[in-house]
Amino acid sequence: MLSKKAQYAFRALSTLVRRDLARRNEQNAPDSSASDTPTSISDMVQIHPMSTKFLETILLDLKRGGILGSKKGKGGGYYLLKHPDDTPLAQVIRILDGPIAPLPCVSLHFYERCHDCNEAVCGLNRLMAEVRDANLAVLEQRTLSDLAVHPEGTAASA
Amino acid sequence: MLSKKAQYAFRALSTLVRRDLARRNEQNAPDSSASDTPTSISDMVQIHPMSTKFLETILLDLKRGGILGSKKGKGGGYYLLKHPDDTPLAQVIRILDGPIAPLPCVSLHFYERCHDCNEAVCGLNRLMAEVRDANLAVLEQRTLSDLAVHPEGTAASA
DNA sequence: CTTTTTCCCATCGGATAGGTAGGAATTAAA
DNA sequence: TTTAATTCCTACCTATCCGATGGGAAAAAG
Repeated sequence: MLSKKAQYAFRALSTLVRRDLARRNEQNAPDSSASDTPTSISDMVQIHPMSTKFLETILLDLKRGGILGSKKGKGGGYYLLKHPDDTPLAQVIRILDGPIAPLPCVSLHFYERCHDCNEAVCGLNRLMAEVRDANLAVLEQRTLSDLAVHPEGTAASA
Repeated sequence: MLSKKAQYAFRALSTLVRRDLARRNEQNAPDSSASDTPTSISDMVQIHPMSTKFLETILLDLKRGGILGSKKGKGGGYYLLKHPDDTPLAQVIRILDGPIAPLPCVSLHFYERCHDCNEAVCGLNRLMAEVRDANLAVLEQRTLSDLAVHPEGTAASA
């Protein structure tokens, strides 16, 4: 199960993504690198109500994780560092919740040796690696852009 | 990540499965319903070293969950209630760790309404349902039998 | 009636999750 | 140059859960 941190992160990110895509659309600059108009925490909280202080720690994590940039002072806030298409959901989850794999010994980014079993012969290992791959097939493919897609009118309609 | 409980459960179950399949083989009764020769906790702990007391609680969970039967007293122990092919890994995980879905609002067996979002329009919902399905594609398909398969000599060789 | 087992209940220490408090540093604008 | 708005940093707090243990009661076999 995703932690509250990860859930709140996705909510806040969805706001940033919507604004980012809208701005790119207005400016006819679909491929520019980073948004230059940051969104403040208080703005995000108004759109998706949650604890301001808690969201603060989450956004800092996302910044340290290389997903967001920030600008201090009046008019400051957070912005996406890359095009929403280029940040897979897996990256967000790893930053806030750690490993995606069901066992440390099959984790790609948080591998830890399994001293209780012989990994080459361990049946559980093999099966959990399958589960990991099934997860990653979705989470590395789907990106922040997919967060903002509305179910009706599937593709770019306007 | 799987809890220790679930990990230990799979270890203990792998012992039961191996014995169960061997017995079925010996007796030429591949389809009989339940094993009648129980395996005691102390036996299991000798094969896969772990805390006896802790394993006790795990096996009780598996019993209450409908996977194991038990026999008290001298010569007693635990045994599989069904053919190993007929218990998917998902069932074991649900008993010990609860939901498989990444969010309560997309869980099949532990559904809880999501009061912070409109489920019909929530982008995260849709994506996490995809993740859930990817998981279940493995975990409902793979069964206890797969725990006992050795990597070399893939199929029934003897 | 003794031994071996499952079964049940209570507890416990440490870690983690979720959230809060207070203030320093930075920036824009009045 | 002051003020207001913001990120940033450190520390803390509380409740819950995880992993594990202890002490027996109940059943079954010999």
